[in-house]
Amino acid sequence: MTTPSRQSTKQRPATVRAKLLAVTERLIYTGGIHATGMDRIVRESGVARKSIYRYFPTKEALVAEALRERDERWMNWFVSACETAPPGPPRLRAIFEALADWFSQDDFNGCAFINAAGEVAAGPVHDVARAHKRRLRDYLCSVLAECGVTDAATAAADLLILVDGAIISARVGGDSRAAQRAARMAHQLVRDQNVSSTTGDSL
Amino acid sequence: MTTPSRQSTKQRPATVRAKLLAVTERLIYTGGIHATGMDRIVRESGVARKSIYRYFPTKEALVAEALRERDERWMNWFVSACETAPPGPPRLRAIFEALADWFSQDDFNGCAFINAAGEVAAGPVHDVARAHKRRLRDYLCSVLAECGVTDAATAAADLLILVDGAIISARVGGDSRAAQRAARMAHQLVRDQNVSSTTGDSL
DNA sequence: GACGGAGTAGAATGATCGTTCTACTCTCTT
DNA sequence: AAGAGAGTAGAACGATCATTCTACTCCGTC
Repeated sequence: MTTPSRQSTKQRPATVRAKLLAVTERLIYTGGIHATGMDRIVRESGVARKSIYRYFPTKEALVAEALRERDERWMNWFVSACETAPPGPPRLRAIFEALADWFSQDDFNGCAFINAAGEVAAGPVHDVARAHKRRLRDYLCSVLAECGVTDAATAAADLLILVDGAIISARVGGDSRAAQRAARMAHQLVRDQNVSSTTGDSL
Repeated sequence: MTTPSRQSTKQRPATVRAKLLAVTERLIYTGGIHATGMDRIVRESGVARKSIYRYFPTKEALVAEALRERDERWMNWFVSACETAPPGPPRLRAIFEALADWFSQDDFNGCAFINAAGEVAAGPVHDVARAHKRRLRDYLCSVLAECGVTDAATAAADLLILVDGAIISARVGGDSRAAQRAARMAHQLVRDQNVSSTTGDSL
């Protein structure tokens, strides 16, 4: 009697979790973790508070899972963008073309995992960020191996520095050519690796 | 009569602002901006709330000023660490030796400005972060010029990518050799710049 | 057709947020 | 000597925080 004619706003159970995670991912990427309150997540996802806490024990767990999903989605996008190019040097170039596209998007706000790791010192969120960077490095390693790079593992760690550095320069420094700069250095990297395999002295 | 014998806990006016900024800088570097409440700043600095709001209109202004001071201190440390080495390639090496030292410190928590920029989307805090990266790039440019690099400005933007990338790999990825990797790439960078000044095709 | 699980709406909790205010004390200046 | 300015301590404000709870509705299944 208190609510005479309630509309049927109830969502299908299967969609609740998905929408919850999608909205959470978007909000924390746009505004940061701490700045995103549960009220906002409730309002924009249309999922009731009670339902959220049925799926996730705490906000931290929700955020960690949303980031894990972003890891999945971002890596899928990145890999498929790179694999439009054939293996070898063209695919290496495609890495930075994909980054350049990403940087120029309107809603580009840096790397969600770098941002998250900068906001929380330790805990599951930081672990997800570290896992993402490891997965990215592993993929870079496979691309470098296709280029015939000796010691692709080492070169992948180098390449990851170039990728992350480009992200920071694009986001914080506003460098619109960051991806191109990183691409040029990556080119030098694989060229040197192929020409002379091991020159003992570093720098 | 309500406070019969209050101890003389009053600080010298000159020291209040300095201590306030020092404590704020430390807290936001360690725990992030949003996670650091004014209560904590009050407690750890010993500065009364009223006094804080005499110096700064809002928390945001306090944080921005604390970051501006960190910019000053960090750059002074960095430049003086680099200038223990003579100009030219040795000083370029010293850049990454300084970074390696920094990364291995117990309280290393990444770059305060990258962290801050990742936490807030826009506003004065983000501006301070961008200004810091510009100042760092300008110094890198001067070091590269001393190395005889043609187009030091472009190379400085490249070098900044290496520096920031190394910071991220060290902090997020836990790569303990990030500084050494970046140093090797920086070496390749200046070598290529010096040998062949302009090869038209990029990558 | 009744029941239980999972959904919604939204009030309520206690804590903490940034900010303001009152009351008092110290110190310098005139 | 007195007053002004700047400090401290800490209560108080309203807003918002994450989390819990009550009350109700839908839907699939015995």
